[in-house]
Amino acid sequence: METNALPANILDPDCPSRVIFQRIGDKWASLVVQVLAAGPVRFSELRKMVHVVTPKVLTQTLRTLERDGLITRTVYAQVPPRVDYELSELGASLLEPLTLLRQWAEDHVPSILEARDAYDDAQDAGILNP
Amino acid sequence: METNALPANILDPDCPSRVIFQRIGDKWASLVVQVLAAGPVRFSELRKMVHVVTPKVLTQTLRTLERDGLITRTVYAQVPPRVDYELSELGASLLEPLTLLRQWAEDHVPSILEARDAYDDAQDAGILNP
DNA sequence: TGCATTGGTTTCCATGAGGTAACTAAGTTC
DNA sequence: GAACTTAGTTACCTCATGGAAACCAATGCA
Repeated sequence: METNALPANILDPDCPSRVIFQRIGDKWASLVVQVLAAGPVRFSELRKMVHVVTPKVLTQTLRTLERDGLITRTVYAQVPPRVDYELSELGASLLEPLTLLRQWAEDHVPSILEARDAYDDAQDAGILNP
Repeated sequence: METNALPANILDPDCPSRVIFQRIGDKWASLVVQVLAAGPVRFSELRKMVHVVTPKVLTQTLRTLERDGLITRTVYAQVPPRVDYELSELGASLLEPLTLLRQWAEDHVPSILEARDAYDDAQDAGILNP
C-alpha cells in the first residue's frame, strides 16, 4: 500500500507503465494513432497523411503498434496488395487521453512561444549585461 | 477553414503544436513534471526521485522546461547553494492531461503485455510452420 | 589549511533511431 | 515480355541523444 500520492510506479524504470510513454514519445506512433481515428487506412495512404515518413520507419511504427495490440493489420488477397490498418478497441481507448493532450498542446502553443521569447530575451540581456 | 475533422495541424511538421508532443516524448521531461506535481523540489532531490538521471541530462531537461515556461527556477543566495524547481501555472495545467495518460497507461498495462505475448506466440508459430 | 556540500559544467564516447536509396514479390495490363 | 502497382525489405550511413567521469565555484566549518 502506497502511503503517498506520488506516481511512484511511473518513476520506477522497471514498471511497464513506462512503455506507453515511450510509445507516445515515439516520433510517429501517436500521429499514426490519431490518423487512424477516422477509420481504417491503407499503407500508402498512411504514408501520405503522416507527411513524409519513409516506408521503413512507418513499417517499424506499425509493427510495434500492432504488437502492443493498439492497431490491427488486415491483408487482402489482391494484386497489387492491399493492407488496411485500423485502431483496435484498445487503440481506440487511447484516443481520448491522446486527444486531450493534443487539445492542450494546441491551446497553449501561444503561451509556450511567448515563454520562449521572454526566456531568450532574458538570456540575451544577461549576456550583454552580466 | 478545415473541411474534415482530422487533426491536420498536428500532422503538419511545421505546426508548433508538435513541440508539446516532443516535450512529452522526452525521456525525462514528463517525469519531472509529474514529480513536481507535489510541490517545489530542489535539484538533488529531483535527481533521487527521478531515479538515476545524470546531472547533465537533468539540467538539459530542466532548462528546456523552464524555457517553455512549464517550470520556474528559484535560486536562494545560500552556501551551499539551493535551487528550487516548481511547476508554473502553465506547467500545472499540463498535469491534468498528463495524469489521464498515465492513468490509461497504468490501467492498460495488462492488455498490452497480453497482446505482446499473443503476437510473439503467433510469430513463433509462423516461423515453425510457415 | 583543507575538506565537505550543492548545483551544476565540460569533455569524451557509445548507442541507436531515423533517413536514403535500391531492391523484391506477384500478378495485371499493355 | 515489359512495365506498373502496392507493400514492403535490405544495406548502408549520419547525426543527435544520452551516459560516464572528471572538474569547478563559493563558502562554512573543523
